[in-house]
Amino acid sequence: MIYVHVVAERSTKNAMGNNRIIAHLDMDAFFASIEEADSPIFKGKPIVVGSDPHSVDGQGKGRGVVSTANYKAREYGIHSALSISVAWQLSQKAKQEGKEEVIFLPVDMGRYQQVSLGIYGIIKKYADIVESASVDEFYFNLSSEENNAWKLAEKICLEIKKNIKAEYKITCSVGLGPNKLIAKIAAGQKKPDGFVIVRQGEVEGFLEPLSVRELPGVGPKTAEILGKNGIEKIRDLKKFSYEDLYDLLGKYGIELYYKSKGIDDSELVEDREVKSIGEQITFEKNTIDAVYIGDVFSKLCSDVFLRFKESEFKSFKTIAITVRFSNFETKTTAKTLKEYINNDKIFKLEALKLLLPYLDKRKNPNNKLIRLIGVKIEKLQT
DNA sequence: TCTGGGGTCCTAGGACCC
DNA sequence: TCTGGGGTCCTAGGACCC
Repeated sequence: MIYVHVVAERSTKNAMGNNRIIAHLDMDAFFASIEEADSPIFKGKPIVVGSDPHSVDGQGKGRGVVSTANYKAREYGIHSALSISVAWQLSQKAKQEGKEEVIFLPVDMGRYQQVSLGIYGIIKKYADIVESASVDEFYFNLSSEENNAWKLAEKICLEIKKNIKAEYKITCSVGLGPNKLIAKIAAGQKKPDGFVIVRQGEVEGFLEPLSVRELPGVGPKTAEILGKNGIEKIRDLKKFSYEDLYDLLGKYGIELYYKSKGIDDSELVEDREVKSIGEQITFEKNTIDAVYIGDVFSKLCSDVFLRFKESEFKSFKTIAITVRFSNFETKTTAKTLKEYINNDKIFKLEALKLLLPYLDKRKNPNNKLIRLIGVKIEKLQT
């Protein structure tokens, strides 16, 4: 309860002022839109960017998921995170019904990052502070002392939208609000090519009818806990005191208490520091072949070490590996070394020592098949 | 019907130190 | 004979995001 008291003080402060205008820009079906714009023959067709659906046997049994489906493909019931084999089946079904077959494309992250950088450049011409929240999301500051600050901000957003469309032939959705939380939720309300403005006085009315799932950070698990307590809409959430929410969800409940009222003092972060570098891979077929797993693992380590070498970091101290079994049970083992290292031989040796127990009876007594392996480094030092 | 790959942040328990 | 309490580091697991 002492903790709750301390946090409660924050709510009355609202130190960052009442005149902030924050924008959130979210690209529409980003990966798929870029592919469509880059290849005119794809125009107007259903497109899915993600894993290869045909691998293994050419029967659409490929492993993995959909990264992005364009709006045409969404009409088939295909969406992000859907398993690629199900997406493939939906495409086949549509084809039998006389509809167009889906075009499946691999993820070309280098290209998307290139476009992302270009969009950042466009926004930077209009805003002093720009935060790249991900490859397809940006926050930027449009606060000003002008009397018509909101009108000005609106005009800038429309111009940015226009410039992005002119330069890359793709659309985005923008939200304008008094803080990051409201800007982000607003941006998601009228996709694609949307623009939603929520001024200070409109915040609570805007939030109330929305599902709690719209709040960033509320995933399936949290939504279920809330649902069991009769909380479906943000309106319902607002009825609970922060003591209630703390009891229900711990520290995160306190965060939710403020979010439900549209309170968010968080600052834009221009340069987020990297905390880890890692890679993982799912095998096309589950395996317990130690030689094969060792080869793939060695390659993963090399790739991670290469990225480390190309990074701003000079050394690291913690190595962590991941093993996921065929039943999706996932184990991690980490080791923090006595000293920082920057040597690939030591790295590989230490990583291998963490993996080895899973390949024999020590940590895998029943020789369970392995689905995925991964390796990452943490405690990075510049 | 299965469930990628890149991450961040939080929690809880244990070790260890003063 | 009865074992406090604060602080930090480490590990494993889990929720969440794009």
